[in-house]
Amino acid sequence: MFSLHEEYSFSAIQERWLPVWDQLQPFDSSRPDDSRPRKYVLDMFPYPSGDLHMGHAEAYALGDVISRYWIQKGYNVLHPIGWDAFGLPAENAAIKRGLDPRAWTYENIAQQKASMRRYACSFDWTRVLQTCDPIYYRWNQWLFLEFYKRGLAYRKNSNVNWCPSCQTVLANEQVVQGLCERCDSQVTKKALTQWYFKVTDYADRLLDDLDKLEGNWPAKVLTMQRNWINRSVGANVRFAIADSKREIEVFTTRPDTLYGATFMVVAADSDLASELVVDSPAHVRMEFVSYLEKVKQSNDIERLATDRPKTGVKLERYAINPLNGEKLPIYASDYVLADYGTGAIMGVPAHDERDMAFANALGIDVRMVVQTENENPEISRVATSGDGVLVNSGELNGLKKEQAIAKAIEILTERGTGEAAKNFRLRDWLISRQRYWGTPIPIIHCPSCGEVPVPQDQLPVELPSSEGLDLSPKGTSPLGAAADWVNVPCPKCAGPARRDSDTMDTFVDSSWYFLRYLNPNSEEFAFDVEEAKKWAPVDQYVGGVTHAILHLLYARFFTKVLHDMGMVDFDEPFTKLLNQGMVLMNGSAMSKSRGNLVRLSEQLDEHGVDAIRLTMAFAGPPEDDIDWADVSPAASSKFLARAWRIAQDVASSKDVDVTAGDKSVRAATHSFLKDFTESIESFKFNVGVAKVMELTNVLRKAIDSGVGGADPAVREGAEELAKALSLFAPYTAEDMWRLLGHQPSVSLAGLRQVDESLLVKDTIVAIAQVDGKLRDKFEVSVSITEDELRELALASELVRRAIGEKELAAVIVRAPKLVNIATK
RNA sequence: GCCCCGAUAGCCCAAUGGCAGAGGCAGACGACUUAAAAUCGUCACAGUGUGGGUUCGAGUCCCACUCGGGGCACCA
Repeated sequence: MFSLHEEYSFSAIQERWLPVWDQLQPFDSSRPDDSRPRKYVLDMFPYPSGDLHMGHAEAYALGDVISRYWIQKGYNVLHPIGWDAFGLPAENAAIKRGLDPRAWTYENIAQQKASMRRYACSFDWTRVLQTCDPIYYRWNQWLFLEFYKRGLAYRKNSNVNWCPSCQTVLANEQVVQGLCERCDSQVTKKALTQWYFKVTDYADRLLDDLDKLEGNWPAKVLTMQRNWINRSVGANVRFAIADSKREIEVFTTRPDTLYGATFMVVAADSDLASELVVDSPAHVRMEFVSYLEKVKQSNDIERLATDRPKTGVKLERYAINPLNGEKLPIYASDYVLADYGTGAIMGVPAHDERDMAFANALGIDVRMVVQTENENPEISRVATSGDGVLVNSGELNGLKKEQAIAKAIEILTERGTGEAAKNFRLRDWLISRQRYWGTPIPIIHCPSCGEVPVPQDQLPVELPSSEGLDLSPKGTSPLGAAADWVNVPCPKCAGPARRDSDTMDTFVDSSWYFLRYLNPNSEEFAFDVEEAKKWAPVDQYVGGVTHAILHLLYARFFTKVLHDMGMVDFDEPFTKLLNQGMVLMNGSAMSKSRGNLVRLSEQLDEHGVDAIRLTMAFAGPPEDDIDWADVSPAASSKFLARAWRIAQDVASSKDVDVTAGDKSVRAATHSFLKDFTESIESFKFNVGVAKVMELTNVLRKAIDSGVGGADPAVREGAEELAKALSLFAPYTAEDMWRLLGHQPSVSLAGLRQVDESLLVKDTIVAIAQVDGKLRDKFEVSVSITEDELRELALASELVRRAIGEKELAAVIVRAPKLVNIATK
């Protein structure tokens, strides 16, 4: 038996179109004669840790909706992809299996790339990059040296975060709740000399420029960035120490309360504390040592508990208040952090909750200096922080908080004992890593010349082969053992010298990759400044909220530096940001150990690429998590077949004049185009899919029990249906396009212009309410006057019955839609 | 502890302050079929977490609370 109709088969369709697209390359954005306006849509590039998983499938499905939408709107869309290919996981996996991290990485990339092609992402395959390629990371090195030249890359010794399991240092941003972000080990401190990028130089701009992104980035991300940078404005104040030449400098946001200081606190684990205690009485020294021991033993988890009782040791040393000459006892405590501000504070218990808790715990006096509406803290022993009038404060008396702060700073400045100051929670970015699989730091250490940058003509400093190197973590970089590689003559004096053997944090790679896509293979420059003018900044960035702080902050920092270097003319890299949610299974993140892992490859085999992509888009708002248990790829597949059959049932030729088609079907198509466009532009992809389904239902009905498949309006509807569907289900849409008699590719066909005249209606259903409740409806002309509509409503039997005996209070008329009759 | 987001039908989710339902899943029924599947069609189901308030009119705005999710948390 032969059927005139083909059956819908996702596998046949996939096989049919993949090779055709490979040949057509519809998403090549670099054709020189392309006159379309440009748009840059970027998906966060993946880490090649294995094949693609459900999370990738969601992210790339959603990014593709946006990219394909703008292509359908007539833009030349740059939508590139690459691999964030350096980093610990590859190295760890390689160690575990005794493989070369390089081979392992490139194998995974090949696998992911094949999967992406099958997944039909609209990537521009002419612009692929991999950060582990020397042609890429040589520009990391070039940028490092540019930063170095400008004093933005420097080396210092300090107590750094150390992961004993990964055996490497971590940036502040990689320590989450005292644990290593990567492996959840308890992070410890270690004194090491390390390379830093001077992010703090840009702290103000990184904070202030967030305002520019308001409305275009998720509010949540902006808040997280603001919290992270956390600027506080106040003053540095220097206190002399009695019987000493040394002084204590503190940072305070409330210099106005200086007269209320009744004690000083230095961080117990600071150098200052140890110095001060030297001249303390012997029993204090012993008490301090045991206290310090306890502090050092307590881990970060304990320290982070805010409801912990305050403790401390009175050092029996005294500081002199620079305003009133008062002697203030100095304490050592762990509630003051050694690495924030100056590691010391002035204690003003009357107006600081924490200082009050400390004063209460150790029985210290309280002195009110700001009179507020609240009870006097000297009596209540509860700190007040509101505005008020200064009292007990000499020359500051009578001033309000803000004036007093200004005045206090003025006095301190005059006397040379202080000045206005700012502090940030944000620290400089520690970029050295004691691991193999990363970008070598292009510095040579010479015993006589010191730090010497590797000369430009010797870049890139390529990673040596991992063969023969022990990659297992041992606290120092494996590169140090590569004798042939590490021992080099000094570029300055030609004497024996050694390469810096650390590698860069991989966040360096991802801080500027969006610019490298413009010329991913260039040997001459990091990126072409002219191309950057054309394409950058990124119009739309798509990725997970997991990178809300780290990656986005660093990329913003790099962009500002590049701006100052004159290489780009913008100072924010990502104009708009969309954070997609995660894919869960039965309420929790998928994992093998939890036994709720859903394999992407199995889903694709079972339901096809289009059904999975459609399911991702239809599941809900993109920023929400998708619980795979709640969605139905089988239903998506069923719908795709239904849409596909519409194309098959179109019986008119492709040259037919669609304007001759049925008006109501045409109206449905054009109102669909309008709604669909709005939905996609506001990221309501789930609503967009619903609209596509709605149009499909209309067309089905028109074919089966309406105007029939030969009506030109049905063709028009089916064509727009195929184009719209191509955002979610490119294979099915392409095949529909074929059934409709067109040449590929439907993705370039372009959505039809909305014909507004088709949307104008002659009549509308008006509703009549009594006290806000619906009582009657009637079909009226859209041009009905208020008076006519009021009469109509008041004449309605149903309305009259609802009013009953009640007296009318008001009649609200919103012609032509609504009448509301309010009764008394 | 502070801040933000959410709560609509059995489920996932829609709804410029104006008819609570666009779409889907699951369900019931019908057509087609010898039958079933597939397909096509029809239908039912909630008054919007709780309590107040504003308004002619509140799912939508305001206040308080409950629950869920997220962020921050001794940063001086």
